[in-house]
Amino acid sequence: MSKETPHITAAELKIMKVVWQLGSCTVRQTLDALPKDEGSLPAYTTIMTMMKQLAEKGALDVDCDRQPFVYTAAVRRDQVLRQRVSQFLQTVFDGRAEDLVLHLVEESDLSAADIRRMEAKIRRREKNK
Amino acid sequence: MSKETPHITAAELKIMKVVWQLGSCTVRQTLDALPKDEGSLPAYTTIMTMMKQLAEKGALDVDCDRQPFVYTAAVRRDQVLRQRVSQFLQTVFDGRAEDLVLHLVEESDLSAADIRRMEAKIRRREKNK
DNA sequence: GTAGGCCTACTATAGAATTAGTAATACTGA
DNA sequence: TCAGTATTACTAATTCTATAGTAGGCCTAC
Repeated sequence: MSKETPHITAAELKIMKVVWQLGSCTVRQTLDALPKDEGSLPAYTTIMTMMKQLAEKGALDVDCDRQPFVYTAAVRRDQVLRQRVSQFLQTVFDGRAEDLVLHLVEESDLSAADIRRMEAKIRRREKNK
Repeated sequence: MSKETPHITAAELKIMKVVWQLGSCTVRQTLDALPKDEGSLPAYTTIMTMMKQLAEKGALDVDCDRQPFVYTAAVRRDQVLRQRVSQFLQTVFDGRAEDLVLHLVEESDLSAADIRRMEAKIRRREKNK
């Protein structure tokens, strides 16, 4: 029975990204490392609340013996990404990954050259198997 | 000044999909056409509320002269998809479409063959330009 | 040892999203 | 015309999300 990946919201994901990057960190460190787009950063207590919630739902581990508390990721990055991608794929493209990629190409998020480059990368990886 | 695509939530998107597919429809028709995953369908009045909200925010047009009201899409499918994809891309992959595709391949949502097939499709399309 | 500052726990709030009940109205068939 | 059904408008409850204030504890520098 594999443990379920808890549901991570968009705001929570921002925090998880920092934790994954830093390995382990305090609330203060997380706040400092948070990318400040549009200038507006959340308050210290906001981050704290969210990190506590993430810990409650099992996405973060907390070491309460240290002061201040030290948080580490309890779920792997690729697991969370997979969950979010597959959910998105389901709601928007009815699960068809090809449709998503075609959309990316059509909307010029990806060029034909990008695709070619990726294909090469994949072939290389398969060879190494 | 192009009109902004209104923000469409996940539940609303399910409805929009039906409307795009049927072209124009009543609440009853929408409910009937809604895919019933996990057996639980929302109530008639729930659909009605959401379609009214979609009309209010400009995603649907309503013909109130007919009884029952007939709804048609007021925003294009690809516009809405683009908005949702780009938002998703931003929050999960920091806007990097390549990372998303690589993820899809790594998680076996896409095979190398899929990529090749897509590349061919793109090349064909480019030739037709 | 105490004043100031950092940190945590607890609590609150505002807004969005989802769902649906109820009352009133319109339509249809007998 | 009248009963029954379908539809709409209005309203509401609930849950989730995001944000943050406040009180109190503990450490540190003087």
